[in-house]
Amino acid sequence: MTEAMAGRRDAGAVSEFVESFAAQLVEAGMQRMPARVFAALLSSDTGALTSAELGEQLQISPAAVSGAVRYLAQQHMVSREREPGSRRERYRVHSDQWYEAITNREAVLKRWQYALRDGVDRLGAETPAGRRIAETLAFFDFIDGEISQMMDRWRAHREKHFGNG
Amino acid sequence: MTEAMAGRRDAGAVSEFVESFAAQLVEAGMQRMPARVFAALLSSDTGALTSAELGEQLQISPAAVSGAVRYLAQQHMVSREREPGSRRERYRVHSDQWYEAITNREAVLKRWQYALRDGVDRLGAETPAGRRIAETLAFFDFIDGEISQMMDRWRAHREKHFGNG
DNA sequence: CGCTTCTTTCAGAAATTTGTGAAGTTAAGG
DNA sequence: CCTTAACTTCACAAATTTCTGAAAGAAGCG
Repeated sequence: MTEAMAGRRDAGAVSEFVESFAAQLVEAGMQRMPARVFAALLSSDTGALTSAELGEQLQISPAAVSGAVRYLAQQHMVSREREPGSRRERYRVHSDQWYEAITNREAVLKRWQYALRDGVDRLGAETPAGRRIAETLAFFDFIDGEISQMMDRWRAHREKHFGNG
Repeated sequence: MTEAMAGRRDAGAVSEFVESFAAQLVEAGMQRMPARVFAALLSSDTGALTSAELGEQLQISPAAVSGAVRYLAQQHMVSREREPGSRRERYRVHSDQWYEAITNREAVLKRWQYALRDGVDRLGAETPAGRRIAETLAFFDFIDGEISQMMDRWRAHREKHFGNG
């Protein structure tokens, strides 16, 4: 690392990572702006950026930042901070908060389970279709329990390897 | 259950389940037509329908069926069958095949891991951002291993409760 | 209270996605 | 081979989504 680079960040390298990781998130179904904003926060030095910084770095309007951040906050993937006595907001990824959120398909899972249970009732538990749907439901019930155990194991694993970082 | 209903399926009840479950899949990011086709197959008596039957039941064009089925086959959520000596194709959900597919975010996971690894390299493993991204990567590496173990447990659980159905 | 700074909301232009009809392709069966 | 039944591809119209500039809304600070 040259002296000129020390303590400095290569804006080009950051941007390339931001765009390529965001592209993967988009491919997996996330909207474009939330994906870019999230990737930008993830690759920021402090893990937190202001609206203006995000707009500048990603070349998007304040409106776009606002929409993206609202979405991410709803999904519990970032949190909003406000330095006391300032109008300026800061958006932050907590190292641990966001992958809790990613496995927190809980809301999705719950709705699927509800819809499937309803299907079993409608079609009749003793019909072929009813049985097929009941098995699908059993799968999601199973998954539901497993995921929370998995996250417990991850927390232990993480603490061991990364400390309470 | 009245005599008239015995052995018969209430088309209205089926349709209501199809549309409501499909809506949940759409909300979770799946495209509309694949979601409807999939829900229709899931709630069919035999677990398999022809293109014409799907078009009729869902009121969609052959082109729409074709597109939806191509997508579902790529995702390994349905398989195509052809009765020998017929031009007519049949699309089937195998009870076990498709939830294997649903947890098979493997392709997605792999791409995320690749993008994150690249990010650590670009930003530097010893920078704050690099460390944050490395931890995220560690999470996905962990998840990757856990999911296959979870599916092993599911198969055991399933066999116990449903037999080899 | 009013000025200033930041964020949010909103209407609309632009881009993208979706589903169709119609033409094209494949393969069975005479 | 030719016909015909079935599936696929393609261009386009319609619907939806996305992002912006502009206006409106909040909140610190004098």
